Amino acid sequence: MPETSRLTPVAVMILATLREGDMHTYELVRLLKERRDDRLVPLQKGTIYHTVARLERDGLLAEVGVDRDGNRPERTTYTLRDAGHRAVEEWVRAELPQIDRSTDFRVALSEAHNLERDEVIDLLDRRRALLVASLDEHRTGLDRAAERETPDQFLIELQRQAALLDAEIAWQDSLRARLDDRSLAWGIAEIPDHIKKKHRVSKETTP
Amino acid sequence: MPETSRLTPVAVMILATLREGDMHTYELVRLLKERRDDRLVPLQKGTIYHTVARLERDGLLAEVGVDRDGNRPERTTYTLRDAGHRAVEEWVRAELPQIDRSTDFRVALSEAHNLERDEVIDLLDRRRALLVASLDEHRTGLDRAAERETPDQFLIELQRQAALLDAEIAWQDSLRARLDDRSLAWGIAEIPDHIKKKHRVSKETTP
DNA sequence: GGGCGTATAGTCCATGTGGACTAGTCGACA
DNA sequence: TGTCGACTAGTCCACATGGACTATACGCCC
Repeated sequence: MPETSRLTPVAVMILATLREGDMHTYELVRLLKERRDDRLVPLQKGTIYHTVARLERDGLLAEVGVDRDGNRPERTTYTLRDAGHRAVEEWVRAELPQIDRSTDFRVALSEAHNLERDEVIDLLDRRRALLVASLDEHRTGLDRAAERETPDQFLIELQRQAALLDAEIAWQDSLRARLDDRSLAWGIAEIPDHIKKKHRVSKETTP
Repeated sequence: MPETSRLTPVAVMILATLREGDMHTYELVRLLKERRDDRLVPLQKGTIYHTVARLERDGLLAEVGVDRDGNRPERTTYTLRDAGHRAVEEWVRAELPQIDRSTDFRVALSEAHNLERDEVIDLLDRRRALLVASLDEHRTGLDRAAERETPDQFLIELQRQAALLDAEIAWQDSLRARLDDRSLAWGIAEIPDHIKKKHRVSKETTP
């Protein structure tokens, strides 16, 4: 809990998934892949096992027993501790207003519903300022390059980045508007059952 | 040269920079940071030293002597070998048509001028197909979510990704047009001196 | 001319990641 | 009934990264 040296995106996804209920690691792996969460971050089994071990060592989650399904190998089930809950929220708070690590931002956005609407608006506003500043820098960079008659082929990536920054600002503004006028639903309570954890292990072995 | 287990973006940037002339590692570090190439990838000194060592071990670059500036510490100068040249080109060829690793793509785009214009057009066309396919997947994903009445707050990241994919396709189309009608300069020969390596070490110590 | 900060040039270790490997089990098919 | 492939559950090692640390030298201010 005390300054857990910055969580990785994988760690956050694991913690967030455990909010839906206790699980063993293999189920985590299956669930995350099935939901195509590897769209955000490459999810390798090795990484997930390691990360779970680290999270336990750091007290963000705890073992809640070992069960066994038929004659399959044993598996250790984990539960999210309070510190884990808080860690997710703090992480989102830290990553949402930031523009440098794009995958971190995407994960933070996916988990933004863990914070209150107004706080998210505030964090996104801060991010917007950074986006605008960055776009400005890119544009002055391009202007200076034009003065020096730098050939185009060395500016392509810069131009692309400027275009994408522009699109991102536009998109974020539309999101902000929907958050603001309440046309976008919010909160963690309203999750319909059928989109929650699918393929929950059908039979529980412990009584 | 034999399947150098996938170069990292940092490695490619180092190799590409060495095309401009032999350098010692510290100069690489300085030059890359001065050019703000850490805009693409975080560039840490440790990483760069390690990477140079690996590249030498793998035969992509070679030591060309140790020099010394006044009483400063010795420094080892490296030169790009043929295999290194080829490796950059092959890497760009592999990463340019791809959509999963976005920083790899950005680096590939920055170094695209190492390939011929027509080949780049071809690679980008292949990438476009993937972008369209991905956008489609995102849209059907959103449609299915709408049918199931999944609350908005769980779709934000998906919506953003769709918006950005759209912007990216538009941008890439404009690039393709400029490549096609030759309104965009191309080739590696046309680099004006003043945008090449700045702050070259003023005095060479070896005769 | 003594001291302080910054530049030079690099090493080293803790941490993270990914792919290969192990090893048993279940279902299906021939 | 044997075996072939896919699933379950996990371990292990090589590699990559980043930050802290070292150590000397130069410039500059007072």
